[in-house]
Amino acid sequence: MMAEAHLEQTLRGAGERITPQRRLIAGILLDQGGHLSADDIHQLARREHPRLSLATVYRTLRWLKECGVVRELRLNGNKYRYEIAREETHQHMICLGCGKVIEFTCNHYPDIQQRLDREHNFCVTGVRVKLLGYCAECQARINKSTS
Amino acid sequence: MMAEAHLEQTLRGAGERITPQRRLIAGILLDQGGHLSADDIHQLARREHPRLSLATVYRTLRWLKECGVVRELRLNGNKYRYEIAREETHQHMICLGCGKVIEFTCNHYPDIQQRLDREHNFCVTGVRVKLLGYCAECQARINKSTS
DNA sequence: TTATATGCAAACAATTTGCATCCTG
DNA sequence: CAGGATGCAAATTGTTTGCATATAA
Repeated sequence: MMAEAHLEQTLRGAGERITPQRRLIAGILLDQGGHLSADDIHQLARREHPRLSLATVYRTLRWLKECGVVRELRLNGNKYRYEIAREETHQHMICLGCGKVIEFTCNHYPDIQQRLDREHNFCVTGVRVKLLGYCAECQARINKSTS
Repeated sequence: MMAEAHLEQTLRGAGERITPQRRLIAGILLDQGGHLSADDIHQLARREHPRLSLATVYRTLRWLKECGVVRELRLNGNKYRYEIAREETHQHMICLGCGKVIEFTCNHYPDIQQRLDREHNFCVTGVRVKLLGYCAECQARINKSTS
């Protein structure tokens, strides 16, 4: 849980420049939590800073990614989604019925990582697991409509 | 291992129409094996059928996907990649240095699937695991250049 | 003061669509 | 023959870039 002020400190310490736009975008990611698209962020940010451009949102997201603060994901559909980079242990399930994203944790990676290193000499730095399927509500809905 | 003729039979049996274009595209996926982009397929197919349009490639890929014959993946970069849908147990490692894709198998999914069903009532129908990291050659190259 | 970030508009890349024509079943 | 598939060009979508201006350090 990295607070807003703390994050700013860290970035500043690394010699990065802080602008109101950057602060705003990072703030949105920090308190909205997961899985926002660039456009979502743009909408939200405009409420506070109406002239903020989408280009700046993209540039800021790239910068945050390069600083290791956010992670860029493709969950479903065509667009990138962004989330604050916590540990690598949480992963995503995506409902094919309604698009809902549920997070879960996966503990098998130390094993797999070792095995891959041994077998292919591949050094794993990141893990992305995506499970596709149907959430409880969509299962119910589907069963109802086909019965 | 689904042979070309067998695949055609199956699709035909399901009431799908077979055209030379569809046959050609499916054939390319079957014998080239994994991870082609729409554009790759278009290039290859044009050798045999120069007037084939990219739009038809996309339409055919969508159709094959809906028939469950191909799987659409995002490995790295910006474009979809397509592969014949085999069992769900093989997954991808992607080298961040050179973009190489290595396949591996992952046996943990029955467990995880059960757990998710129990905990969230989520019914898993597909699994996508992507490991990011560095292959043996890239590790060597990086070590050399930074020493 | 100086390098860097921003806003705007235009450029790009990947994919999709409209429509007239062609072809499979 | 009729409905669905194709080719072509134009449209859309998501993201990036060039450039003049504004701003953080």
